Amino acid sequence: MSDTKTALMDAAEQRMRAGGYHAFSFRDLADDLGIKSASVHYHFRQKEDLGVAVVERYSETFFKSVAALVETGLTPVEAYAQAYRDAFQESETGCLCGMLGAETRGLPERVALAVSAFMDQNIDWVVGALPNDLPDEARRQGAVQVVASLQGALMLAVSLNDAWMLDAIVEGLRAE
Amino acid sequence: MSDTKTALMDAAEQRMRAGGYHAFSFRDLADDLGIKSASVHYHFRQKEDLGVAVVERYSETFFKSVAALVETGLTPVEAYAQAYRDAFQESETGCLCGMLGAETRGLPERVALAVSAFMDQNIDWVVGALPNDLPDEARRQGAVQVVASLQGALMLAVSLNDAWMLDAIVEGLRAE
DNA sequence: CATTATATATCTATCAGTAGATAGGTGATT
DNA sequence: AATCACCTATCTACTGATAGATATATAATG
Repeated sequence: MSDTKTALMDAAEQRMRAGGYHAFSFRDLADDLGIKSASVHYHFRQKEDLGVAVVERYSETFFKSVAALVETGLTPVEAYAQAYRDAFQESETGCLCGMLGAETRGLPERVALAVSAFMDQNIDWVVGALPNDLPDEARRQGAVQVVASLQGALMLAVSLNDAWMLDAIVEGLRAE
Repeated sequence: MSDTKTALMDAAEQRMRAGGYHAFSFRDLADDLGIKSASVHYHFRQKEDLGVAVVERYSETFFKSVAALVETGLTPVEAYAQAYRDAFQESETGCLCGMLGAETRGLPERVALAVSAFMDQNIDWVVGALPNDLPDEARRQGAVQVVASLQGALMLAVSLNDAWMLDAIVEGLRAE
């Protein structure tokens, strides 16, 4: 992938995480890189294409970083939670897909689909990380609790500009 | 408050909950009501004014409906959770402030402030509803868990179009 | 009561700026 | 010769916002 294409996705991700899908334009990205908006269209024919690409890359990167955290010796759920803390720490913004998930009804179809796939994948991942002596229903319920509380806490951390929201959840998850 | 002003706030709330602050224009609202966009500016000088008004009204309405649910005999936390379920049921969209909370970095200042005030108020309300024999830190932590998990579950419910996400959280809260 | 003033709620018309998107050209690399 | 990565120039549509006209209703004044 060309440098420019990657840089465009970086800029788009940052802007989307700050204000959502409708809060940036191709001209914004072009200005970020010092090129013209027509050149952005060269790399991504439509805004929707860019949106889908960014979501898919975000999803891959996210799960890779969770896997890397598991390698450091953390328990799966601890690693998963830490990935959320890192997301806030690095950019003071929330989860790209948490943001877009809320915007679902106002997104182009393919973007919304990519986001819901990310959410499904998250739940499935946590289901796989929970003790498998539990009944299926209970595991799924537990996984939703983990994902939902971290997504919600990340939103609170952004809105209140206070990372303690995430710590409170991590503490609560540890207690279980 | 005039009918038109109320109707404008209704339309704006619906559109904001679907796609966020940047996903609608004054002309959209004007079309919704069958008037002209200049007339929208008569009622709300700037978009920011409208945003603040809608968030403040949403906040009042939300806490009133929670109070009404408490009156029906539900425990405070059950009532609080039920308000989230109702929000999804009535409109298939999420919490206005959950949506805007995620968008915080891309919002006009006064809107972002109104949203964070709502979040603070939510946490405080739940703190007040938890058993007061707990230490302050633990109560606050518990309150953040309740608010975060419901906000996150609402986002999941919207993205996956599945109200079960909320039920899973309610079930989990009941177990504590 | 009749007249005048004020306020309300809408309109038409318009502005400068931005949106996403396209056509077609330029120079460099393969 | 073809491909790549950009460019200029342009299109139509939409953005938030303003100025100023209009019609109606209510209130104040003689």
